[in-house]
Amino acid sequence: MTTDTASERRAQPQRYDPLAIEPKWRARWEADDLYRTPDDDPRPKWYALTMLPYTSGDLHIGHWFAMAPSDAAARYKRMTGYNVLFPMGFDAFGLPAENAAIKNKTHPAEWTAKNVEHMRGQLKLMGAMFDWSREVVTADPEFYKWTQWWFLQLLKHGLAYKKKAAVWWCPKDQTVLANEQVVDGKCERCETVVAKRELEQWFFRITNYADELLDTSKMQWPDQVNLMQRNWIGRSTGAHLTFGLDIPGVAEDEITVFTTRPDTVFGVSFFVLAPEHPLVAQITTAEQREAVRAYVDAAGKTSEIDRMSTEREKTGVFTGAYVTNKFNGQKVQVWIADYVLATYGTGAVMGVPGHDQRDFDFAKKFGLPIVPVFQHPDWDGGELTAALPHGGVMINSGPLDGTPDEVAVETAIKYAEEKGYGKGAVTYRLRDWLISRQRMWGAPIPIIYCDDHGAVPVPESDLPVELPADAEFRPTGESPLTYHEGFLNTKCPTCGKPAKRETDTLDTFMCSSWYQMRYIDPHNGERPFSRELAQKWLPVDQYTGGAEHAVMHLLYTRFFTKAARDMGIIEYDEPMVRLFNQGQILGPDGQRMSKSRGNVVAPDSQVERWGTDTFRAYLMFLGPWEQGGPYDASGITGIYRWLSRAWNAATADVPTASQPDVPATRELRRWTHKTIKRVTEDIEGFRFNTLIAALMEFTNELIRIRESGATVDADAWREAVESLALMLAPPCPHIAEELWEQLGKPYSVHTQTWPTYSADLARDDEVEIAVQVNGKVRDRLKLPLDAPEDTAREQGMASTAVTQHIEGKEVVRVIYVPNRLLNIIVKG
RNA sequence: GCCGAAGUGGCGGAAUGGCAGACGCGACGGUCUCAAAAACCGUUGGGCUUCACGGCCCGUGUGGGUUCGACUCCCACCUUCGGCACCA
Repeated sequence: MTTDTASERRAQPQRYDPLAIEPKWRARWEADDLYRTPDDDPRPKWYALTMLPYTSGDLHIGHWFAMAPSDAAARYKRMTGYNVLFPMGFDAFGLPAENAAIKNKTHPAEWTAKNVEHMRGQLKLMGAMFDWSREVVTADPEFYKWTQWWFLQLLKHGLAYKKKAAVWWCPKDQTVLANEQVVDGKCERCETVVAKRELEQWFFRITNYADELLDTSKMQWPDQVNLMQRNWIGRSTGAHLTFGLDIPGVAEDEITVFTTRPDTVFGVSFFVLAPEHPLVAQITTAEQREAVRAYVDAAGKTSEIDRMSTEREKTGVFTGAYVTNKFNGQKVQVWIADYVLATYGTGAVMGVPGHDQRDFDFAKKFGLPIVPVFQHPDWDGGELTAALPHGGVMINSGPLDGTPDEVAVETAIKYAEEKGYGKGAVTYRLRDWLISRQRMWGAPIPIIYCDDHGAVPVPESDLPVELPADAEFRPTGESPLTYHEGFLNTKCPTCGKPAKRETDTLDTFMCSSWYQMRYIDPHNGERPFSRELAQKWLPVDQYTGGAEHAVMHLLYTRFFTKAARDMGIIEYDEPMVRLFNQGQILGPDGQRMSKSRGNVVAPDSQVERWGTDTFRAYLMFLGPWEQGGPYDASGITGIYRWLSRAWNAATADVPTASQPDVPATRELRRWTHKTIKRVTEDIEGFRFNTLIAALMEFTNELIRIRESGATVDADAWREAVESLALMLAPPCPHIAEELWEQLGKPYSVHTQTWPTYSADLARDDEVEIAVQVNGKVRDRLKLPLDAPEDTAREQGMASTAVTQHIEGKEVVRVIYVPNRLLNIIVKG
């Protein structure tokens, strides 16, 4: 834009020219620091947050889809009297940076920094009210120093521990693979068949908080997210029961199972261990050793998703060993089968084919006995074709025979406890959070291994443990930290003797579990954030982001918050009070946008062609925000036309008079107030699509009034166009600012107060109702608002269109819904 | 497979127990133009019927149910999307 063309435009009748006005206002806002959020503002605070983008390299349409409506909502809050914090940053650690490093022979830091630079520029095109002075980059040592600090706090408070856990291992590349790097059971790089391998890894005790995480009463989140988290946590009540083991040379004399059906224990006809169960190797007999080993190997190559499938035919191998069911003294065979997971319960199940479908399928396949232990009312005593559901009374259960289903579980637990065979227990599907990653591009776990002192935490004063700048990536994907001598070798903080650093890094979900806290005090060098600022800003009032994060990220950040509260770092219970999950935007072909599919629509190209405001509004207009869907650029012209019309309506001269047309003025006021009402309610409810539609209708009405030639009251017209500019401010910040200026109002539209409506002015005087006969619309009536039933009935019955259908028939009932319809029910 | 969500004109969608299709795209017809584009105006769910005004029937993934009335509530099913713990 040059000043020449700008002044020419000014002199001529002005057309909507977004490419001229948008950069102008963005530069002005930045120069004025319009979006700097002060910490000492007396207005009530509002912390609005949208999930930070991963530094993939290019800002995606999906980012705009997530952030532009979020920005509109934040702007609206600001206009309703809040001091709004709306920060932005970058999630910068992760696997793609390492892949790029291997491919381009660069350091991931270089790739990441370049992407941050580029994406920040792209984000600025959005014209959002981000306070850039608070930007955080999670791969920056200034930030990850504190991610490491969090690890140390959790360790100090007994919430971090080490244990063995399985990872995908590529035997050729000698490296750990992520789930997504395993394609059809093979390494994506070299196509070698991969298998699980056990490594010592760090965990956080999220299961300590399982019950509290089930409590969603202190937040207002969508039901489906709460439900998904509830199912993910998967609290099951039942019992731990012990089975006797008597095998020469094996130290253990029992194995414990978890079961939700201790009442079926007399129906146990076999016993199954997960192939990974630690006792498998010890109890297997010599004859079965080869078969068991082969099965364990095969199970190590199968993904958990496949193993959990109830459709897959059951497989398993007899170990040759037996356990004793203490309840009836019976000895049953011990099998291993991959439908039993080592990560759930105790990794062992009692096989009750009469009452569990998976056990039933297993017993059928391997010819194991099926003994029902409930006389279910629907069961005739014949051979079963499926496991029996709950119901009936206990049979074949010795001392417990005759116990009804309703009290069977508690009775069985009581009996087990009395006899010392087991006790009531609760188990969760949720597992402790594995945070070790055998990767370079993450925050190093601040631990030093000393021969004398074991795993010693790095002293807080030595943080950050920085990643080496000269890391060299091998094409295998092996972490360079494992062979970087300078990084590896250090001294034990306790004794000063030579020691080795932990080479694993922290899961990137750790960064995103606390980043919202860092925004409130991003430059603090002493602490992750100050207590005073935490008091002022936290928790987040409104969080928005993709539904794909409904469980993991959102559960992890809730855990962090609760742990931080218990460690005395913060004083609230939930990280985000309100949550809204927007849907995912897809390519025009309905597939996920990706370079390999060639269906990527770049937001920059849309902005260059139509301007930021048009693109923002189009994304909002596409449909319900929570749904997402394919992006089809062809409809965007409609938004551009609308903004042009809005521009024309707001800038045009309209016939006004001191003796205005009263009905036309009334109509204009009604439209203005009705629209404010609709738009206010829509933005409060994140219904951006209908918000835009309401503004379109309002714009069309303004143009209709102008072209009708009616002379309207000058104040009413001014109120209408000023309201239009104010309501455009959240979705379309640039055109709103320009129109506001052209209307002669003081800078800036974004610091104005949101318009309010009068319910009286918004109300319709007259409504049209449907008149139905037996539910079919036969006529329509114009009635005064809230007309009494008598009026409606009288006029409805008088209509010839109606009498045609009720003539000669008996009116049995009349239903009147004021302002909606009159339904006449006739018979005969 | 399990958990969560969604299916409405040619397309995106609106209406969450009360007139299905708001708003927009596209298409068709028109105005302007030498022409085209842009802009503007009109029509636009399907079928039958009427010279016309109009009228009638069908229609919200499929099948059943509740109700005076169902896109909306209930049951079963189908399809698509998100998540399933090392992609972020």
